[in-house]
Amino acid sequence: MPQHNSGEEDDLGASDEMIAFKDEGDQEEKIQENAFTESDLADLKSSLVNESEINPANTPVDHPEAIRRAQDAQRVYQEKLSDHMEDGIKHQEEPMYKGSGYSSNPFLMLSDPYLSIGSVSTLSSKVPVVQPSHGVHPLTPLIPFNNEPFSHSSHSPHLPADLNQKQGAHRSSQTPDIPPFYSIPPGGVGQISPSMGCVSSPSTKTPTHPPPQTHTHTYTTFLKPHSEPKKEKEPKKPTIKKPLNAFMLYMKEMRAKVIAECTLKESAAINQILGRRWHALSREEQAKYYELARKERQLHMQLYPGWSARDNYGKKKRRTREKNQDSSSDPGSPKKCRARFGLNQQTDWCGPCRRKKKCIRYLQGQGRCSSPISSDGSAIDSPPSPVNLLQSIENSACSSCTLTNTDDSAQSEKNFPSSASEEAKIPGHKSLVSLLDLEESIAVKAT
DNA sequence: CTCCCTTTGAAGAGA
DNA sequence: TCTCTTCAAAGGGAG
Repeated sequence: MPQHNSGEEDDLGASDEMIAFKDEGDQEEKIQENAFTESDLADLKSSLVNESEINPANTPVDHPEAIRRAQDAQRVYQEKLSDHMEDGIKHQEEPMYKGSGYSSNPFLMLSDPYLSIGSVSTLSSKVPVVQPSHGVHPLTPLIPFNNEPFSHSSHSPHLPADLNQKQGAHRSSQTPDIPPFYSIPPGGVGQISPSMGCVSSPSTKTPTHPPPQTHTHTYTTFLKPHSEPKKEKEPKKPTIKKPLNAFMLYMKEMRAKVIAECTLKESAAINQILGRRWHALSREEQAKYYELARKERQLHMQLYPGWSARDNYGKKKRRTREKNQDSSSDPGSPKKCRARFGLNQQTDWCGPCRRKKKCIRYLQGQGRCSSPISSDGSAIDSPPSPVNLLQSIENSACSSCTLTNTDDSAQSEKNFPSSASEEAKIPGHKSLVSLLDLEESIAVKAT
């Protein structure tokens, strides 16, 4: 199924960060064709997320099958979840979504992705709980390859003791029964799926994504780091990660495929592609991930009742934030050109902002830049990042990746010059200067 | 070694 | 209620 303008709608609520596909050239056409408004799309997405949550009985007429499957999956999930809470072992012996639409879902979950231990932990738990920072989310392992049950579940570790503490009494009652599917090698198998055999090219070049492994192998591999040196360090409290949203789940599933198809390695570029593909997904397909994400959140809530996303604030980009705060101490001042001028005045944006890069004007100048830079912004332009180049490469060199965005660039040019420039296809993609020039010329034209 | 980049979506904070 | 910010994954690139 072709694109539903599912892409444009979210742009509404989208953040200040303009995205490439927003402006996809034929979006207007698509909108007309599908008679969708942005609000419709927003509603749609909202409904995708909520339909089973809020009103399971309210089945959209246009995707009854998808919803039915989702509901089935949810039902199964609920059953499984109960099982998990009662028996941390049993759940692993059955495919999570058997009989549901997710049975083919390539996700493979063997570990608790929510637990992140910066370095090998010295937690007192007897059971080693090494949490790979890039583990697979808890739901995915419930969908083992070939429906093959994991036979090692009974040996799976439980959650770390301090985690239990964190969760408090409420959680402690559940913790002992938490599904022990929390062990997987970093970078895990989760990204490789049997169903990804759909990848046309056998592509052997995905070194970071080893072929599917048995639970045993995986588990062993995963434990290995435990016996390694770093354990003497001060105990780091495990970080409970945020549950993955729909798009993140989609990325996890599709990343390897994109890498194989496009021979790209840079995640930033890959993510751009994935973003486009995400928008190109049909409602059913997206619904699948929204449903999964919803379950992720549910499970996460069950596992960590007291957890808040706020808990992780400051653990990642703290330095960046501090830096930004230093440079723009005035809390009231806009931090970005886009925030200050808005999308309607993109010509006033600084170059980096127009390239969706970090604003170099208001971050540094505390929003007091008296006069906007020249319309082309060239004076302060920074060279395009490699990611932009890769994007160009992707557009020009990867046929499979251009499937969903061949028309994007045209639209970008129409509706969002800066994006258009990013979408520009650079045949040789050799010269940064050329790229920059091209981008600038396009931007100027558009303005 | 650490941060950046890039994507979408969820959640929290603040106005 | 709305807007803005942060974080979730990923891994090459840059400093």
